Amino acid sequence: MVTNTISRLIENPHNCPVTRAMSIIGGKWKPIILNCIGEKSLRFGKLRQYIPAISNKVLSNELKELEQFGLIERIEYKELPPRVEYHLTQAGRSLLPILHEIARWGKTELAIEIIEKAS
Amino acid sequence: MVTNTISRLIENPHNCPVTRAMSIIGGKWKPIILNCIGEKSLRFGKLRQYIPAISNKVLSNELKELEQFGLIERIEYKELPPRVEYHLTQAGRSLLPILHEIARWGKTELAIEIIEKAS
DNA sequence: AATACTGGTAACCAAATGGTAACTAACACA
DNA sequence: TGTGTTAGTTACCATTTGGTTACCAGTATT
Repeated sequence: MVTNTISRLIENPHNCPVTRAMSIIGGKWKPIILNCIGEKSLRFGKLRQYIPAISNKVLSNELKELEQFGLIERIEYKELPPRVEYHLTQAGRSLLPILHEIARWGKTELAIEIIEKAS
Repeated sequence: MVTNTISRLIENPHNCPVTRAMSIIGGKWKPIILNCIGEKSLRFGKLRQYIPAISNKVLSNELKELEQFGLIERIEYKELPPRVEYHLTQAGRSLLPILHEIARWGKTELAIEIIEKAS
């Protein structure tokens, strides 16, 4: 069973949009996965190469959730050995501006320094 | 003791900027807190009002981490009853474009629908 | 003397998340 | 027959995170 990410959802009387967005794309791996896929179409194994620190199980779960949210599409080719490709849906592509901003900030000296100091 | 957020840090051979950024501002509450503070100066109690679902302990920890990262500043006024105010540093304000993108997306029909379906 | 106020802290417990290792299908190739 | 391939699943366990309750200082108010 896939754990329901929306359990992270917070009842907020102000109905905060940031809360809503983070309930969907927050979490340790989702932005990284979405950013890896980007405009491309990626196989499961390729994602594992790009994000070696993620385990089979967790990657599989995260992909399922993203698919349930309609942010990515999973295409299974009936071949042997099996081939499955993931790509962003139109909804998923609407997240690209967020991902670009995050990536931009993550490239700054500031971000690099914060990580260094904290390590 | 404050749990070290950087434990979330992922060793990534590609040295991914999204991973870096999410190690710093990822997590359930940080973007929400940063967004609440925004351009303002907010007291601890006010933050608890804006984010009622967060507990004392967790809010306190998150604020400490954000302060350690140099993203917010904590100013303690020697008054009675005590008054403490938090505001974004210049570094913290560099996150505003990310937060604005997240908030913008969180306001879309799409985000609202995803939350509804998943609830 | 008791209560309220703010901004926390400490001890303890529960739940969510993440990780590991072994295993699977179904065929190709040696 | 044994090995390799991909895309996972399963069971189990460890870590992380979050939540609850009680408590504190130090003054003002009732």
